[in-house]
Amino acid sequence: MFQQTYANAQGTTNGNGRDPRLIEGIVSSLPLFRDVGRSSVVLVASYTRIAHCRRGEFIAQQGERLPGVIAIAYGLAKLVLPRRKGEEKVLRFIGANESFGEATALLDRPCQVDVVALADTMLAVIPVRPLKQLQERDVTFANNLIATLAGGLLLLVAEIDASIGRSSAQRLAAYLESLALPDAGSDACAVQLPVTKTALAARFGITKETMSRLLRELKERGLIAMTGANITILDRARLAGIAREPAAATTIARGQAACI
Amino acid sequence: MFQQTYANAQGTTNGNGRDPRLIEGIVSSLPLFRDVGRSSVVLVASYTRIAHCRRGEFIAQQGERLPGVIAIAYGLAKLVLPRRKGEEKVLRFIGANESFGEATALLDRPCQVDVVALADTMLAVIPVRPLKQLQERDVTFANNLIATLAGGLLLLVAEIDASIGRSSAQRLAAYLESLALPDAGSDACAVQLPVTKTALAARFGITKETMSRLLRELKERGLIAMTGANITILDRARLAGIAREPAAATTIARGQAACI
DNA sequence: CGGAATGTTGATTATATTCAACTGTTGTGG
DNA sequence: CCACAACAGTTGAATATAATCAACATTCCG
Repeated sequence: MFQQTYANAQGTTNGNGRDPRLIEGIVSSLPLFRDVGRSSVVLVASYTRIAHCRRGEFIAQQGERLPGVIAIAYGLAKLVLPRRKGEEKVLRFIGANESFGEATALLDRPCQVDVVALADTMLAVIPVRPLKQLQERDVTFANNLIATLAGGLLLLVAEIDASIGRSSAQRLAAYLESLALPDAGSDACAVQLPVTKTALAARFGITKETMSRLLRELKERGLIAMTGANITILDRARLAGIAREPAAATTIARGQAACI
Repeated sequence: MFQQTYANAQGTTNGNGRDPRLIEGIVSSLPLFRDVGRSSVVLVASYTRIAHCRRGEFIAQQGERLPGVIAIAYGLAKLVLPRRKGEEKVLRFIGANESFGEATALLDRPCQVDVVALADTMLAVIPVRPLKQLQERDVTFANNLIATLAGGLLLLVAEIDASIGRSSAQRLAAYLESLALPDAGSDACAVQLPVTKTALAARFGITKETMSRLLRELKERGLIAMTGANITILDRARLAGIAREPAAATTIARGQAACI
């Protein structure tokens, strides 16, 4: 499955693809290992292997068993639910210092998603066995594991909420608005999409055609400017307005509610 | 939020709503406490309280903090994502010996869903504090907790997969077919819906009108018989066929692929 | 440069919602 | 026990949303 041989042929690691310090660095940077003692990290790292995938390659496929939790050292990948011919729904994008497969690997169940590299990517494959042992021996790690799983649950529920509770126009508006967050001003603000528009469309569960039309409409209404991949947010307030325009009814009636 | 005073007024429990043996029985029946030692159960039970909800009452509301994990001793409830005026998406139905709120309570985050009793229901409210302590002291419990969270993740991903990858007709067909499972025969088989058609519609993310039309079509095509709430599955094979009719394409085309 | 991937646009169609009216069922209080 | 209200379900017509099909433009790379 993974490019272990390919990894071994790389000049960036030593002869057998196992550079302990590199692997320990990758492992210890994961949220799962936050505040976990060095000895635990070293132990787990001693079992993990590095692999490389080039842009477009599959990191994992729906239906197969994962050998363990897979972490990304650098690069970018997408977790997708495949659909018919060319269609897909992106569940998550994951980048450096993120991991996937915790639930699947721990329960030893077939992987539910395809994982595809969107750029040249370096992976660390952390076998389940040492993770399960660590979970029983290291309270901090167990806490991290639980927090990761619980957080994932909340994210997925929010995902379902958004994908049925709001129109695609609303989801897109909310997303664009969130990209502008860094600078608090309500002035024009150039943002750049982290992935292609087609991939983003899949992220929102729509087609690239629909995405194109939605963006054009936002442009025509003066909320954004766009030339090619370059997007500028012109009216952040109105954009945020669209994001919750129709709906609100129950949310308002209920009091302050959350902010997602 | 919970009807503790109401619970205390019930004749079924003792004066202050705390019957230790009853509570221990409820707690120990939960998947979370499977194989957990009696002393742990007793400890946690000593912190938990019983509450009652009548049909239609809210057990929890979106946006509020849950006091802990909530378990159902008897009765039935639905976890719903509220939408505008009357609309809702049911995430799960939960019945006796099931619980909810693990992720929300452990992370101390606002509840994402409304929880509504569909029948008179008895609840056990298990505060977070003792659960967190137990998670650090009892490996079996920690394992159960992790398994519960991980399982919930997989279910939600499957849920998203179904709700975007298949049409509502497919989801309904798959559901009806699953109801017939008990007897393996392909003959006519009477099934009964566990909840109202309206509630089921919300479970599938469609309106009751659409549900009605879909069922009518299945009836007209001779796949089921239906008079009121009484449904009989007439052609299970064809029903299963509808459930996966269009799709499959990429799954086949994908063959071995992978990244080696 | 040339080809593949990405993005755009229009026309048409599928799917399910919304609105509205109406029927059947159930549970409750007079 | 019946009347009545509340809920559950059905049906049709009009509508909204986004997918699909098809053609073309643009950008990115090797």
